[in-house]
Amino acid sequence: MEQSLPGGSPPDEDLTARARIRQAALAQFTECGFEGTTIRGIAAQAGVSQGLLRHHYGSKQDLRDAVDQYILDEVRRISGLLMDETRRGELRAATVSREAIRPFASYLARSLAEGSTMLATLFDEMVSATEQFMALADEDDGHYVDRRTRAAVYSAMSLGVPLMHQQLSRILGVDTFSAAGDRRVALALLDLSAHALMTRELSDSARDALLATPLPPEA
Amino acid sequence: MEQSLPGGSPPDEDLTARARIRQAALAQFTECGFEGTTIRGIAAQAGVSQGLLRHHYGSKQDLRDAVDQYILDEVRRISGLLMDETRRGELRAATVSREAIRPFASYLARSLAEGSTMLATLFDEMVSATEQFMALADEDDGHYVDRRTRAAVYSAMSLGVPLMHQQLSRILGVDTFSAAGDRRVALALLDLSAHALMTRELSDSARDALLATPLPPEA
DNA sequence: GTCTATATAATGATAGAC
DNA sequence: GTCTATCATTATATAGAC
Repeated sequence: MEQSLPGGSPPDEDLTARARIRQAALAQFTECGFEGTTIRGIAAQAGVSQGLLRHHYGSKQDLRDAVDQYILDEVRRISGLLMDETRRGELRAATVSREAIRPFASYLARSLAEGSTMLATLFDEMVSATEQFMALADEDDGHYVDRRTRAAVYSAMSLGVPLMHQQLSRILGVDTFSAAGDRRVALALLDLSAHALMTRELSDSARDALLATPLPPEA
Repeated sequence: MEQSLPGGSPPDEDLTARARIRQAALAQFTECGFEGTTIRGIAAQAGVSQGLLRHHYGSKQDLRDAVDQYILDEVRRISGLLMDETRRGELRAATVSREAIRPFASYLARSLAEGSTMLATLFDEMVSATEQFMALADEDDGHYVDRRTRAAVYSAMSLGVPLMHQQLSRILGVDTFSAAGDRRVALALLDLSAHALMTRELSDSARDALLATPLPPEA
């Protein structure tokens, strides 16, 4: 059962240098962004020379692409499991898969925010999955926009959680990247999904006010 | 009534050089991030020399601080109006204020994501405002976490929308920073606020499954 | 206040030895 | 596969003239 879920990214020293470089790049890109990361820093964290980094991957951009590709494969594999499990109603297993995806969520979110075209397809899949999920419990009454729009906005919102990791951890008083912190966040997400934030009357009023206000001329 | 809401950031050429530099820095930091922005680029966009930039603001970091301070003042002022209006039930006016805050939302989100301590207080205020709002329609039944946690997570999620501007615009087929795109997003947010995403039965099951799964040992 | 020119440091990229 | 040494570029920061 625990076939191939790579717990936390193994900080093992018994990985190939190539893999260590990738891991280090993943960590640095996640923490500092692409521009903010130096290949010197990556090499240092991986414990290799810059020359070797150059040897295995080409340019800095090539390394970024390689990391993106790695994330693409991993996330697709794990989220595939997660969706299968959710579909079969195996909520327990879905929890495990969620844990497995945790180490990658932050990089994914940051890369998407930076406009990665390579991972853009993952966002599309997130939206489609959300859309399908919404279709289940959707009695289609009183919606203001189409389901796909709602799914896209909700997907974008979801990615705000890892991106605001620092602020969120400060407020909650617990590292939201830790197992315990992530679980608290997961409970909050579940909570927010099950409880409407406002009454239909209020939202209808707000929508009416919104639509009654003319669009400002574009700058 | 239109006292001091600075429509779109005026690209006017009749601003002082100091203000033009600040505007340019705001735009570049928003688009490329702090690390990805060069003072050369800022100076070019502002139409001044690097020397003048140095003269008015000190280092690149000092300039960032100045922009953060500007954003802090502006957002606080505008969101103050917005909250007053919302509290008084003037939903129409709140819509106008939302438009006014639009040019700053993206920088604010990005700066918070990058861990700005100067704007951290704005996140705190967002959380508190959300918390107060939640307290209104909260019958406190069946929540999984405390209200502040929910408010914090929801606030973080909200900031995901401007951060995912690119992906979201691609999916929706409209620039979410434009007046029309932003309105569509606003309607989606309103919609999501008024409709629960899942039934209480399902969320309860998921919560039970979550809590029944032991926390993995921390890496 | 505004500019040009220069100094200094850091970065990505490269070459070549082992 | 792995390293050291170096190049070329670019960035920030500075100095000083107008």
